[in-house]
Amino acid sequence: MGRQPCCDKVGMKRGPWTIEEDHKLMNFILNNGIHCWRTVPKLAGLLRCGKSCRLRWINYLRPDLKRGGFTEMEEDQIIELHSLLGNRWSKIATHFPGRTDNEIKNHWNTRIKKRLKLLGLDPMTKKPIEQMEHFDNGEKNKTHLHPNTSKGSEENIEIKSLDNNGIEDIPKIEGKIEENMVTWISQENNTSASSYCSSSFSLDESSYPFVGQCPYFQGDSLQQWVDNMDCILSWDTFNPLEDDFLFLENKQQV
DNA sequence: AAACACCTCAACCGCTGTACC
DNA sequence: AGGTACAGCGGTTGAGGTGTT
Repeated sequence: MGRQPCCDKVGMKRGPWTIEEDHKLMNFILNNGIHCWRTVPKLAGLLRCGKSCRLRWINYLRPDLKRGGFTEMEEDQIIELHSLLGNRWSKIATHFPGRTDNEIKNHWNTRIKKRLKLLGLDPMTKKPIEQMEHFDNGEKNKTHLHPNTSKGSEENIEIKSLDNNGIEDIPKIEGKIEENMVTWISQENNTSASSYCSSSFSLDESSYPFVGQCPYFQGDSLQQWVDNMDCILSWDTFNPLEDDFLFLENKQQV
């Protein structure tokens, strides 16, 4: 009945990935694409579970990943999207091609939260902290503001989908919520807050199941990726990958 | 130089919705 | 139809790095 188990965890390696493992995984995916994560470790010769391979690929090895810190503009976008979407990091990540949900989540938890606190804003509600304390003293129930959780935000706020704005799943917040944040961001960047919600965002560019169909491998992008990876990985041990790049370049020419 | 505190982020865990048998 | 695996997600952890005393 049902499917075969993803992996028996017995004998599976855990913890940080070695360069050799990265090489094996990248080598395999570049040559074969991703069809089924369960079979990837076995076929790639890795003692990892498919889940671990998927995570490593998505968060670290994927060729279209953008490296380096977040710009202030990106941070502002994250803040605003978070005010609309809550902790739905994967949804937020779709607005940042080349960034992972994990990366955005980490950045939020380590940097942006602090930045907001320094500005006297509650990271979850974006309301001034003094005002939040006021709510805590008994006026909580008079407002639709709430301690924001990934689920709570949708339970407690009256929301509905935007009409024909080009983006699915961004809820329209009814009422005053986020007013302060929108004002603050607009002032800081001299931009209209709604511009972040325009249809100019590219969606769903983060997943390309088959490398051959990946637009990031076209033109200069492959070289950019190689340059990026150069800074991170020890390419002395990666000589066999040169064959893969030739393979990809040949594939583009076909 | 050593000890401690704090920070960052890669990786894991557990849950959920969906697909498969 | 129901049980199970898979893929994906968000929350959390902890090792390693950096700053401070």
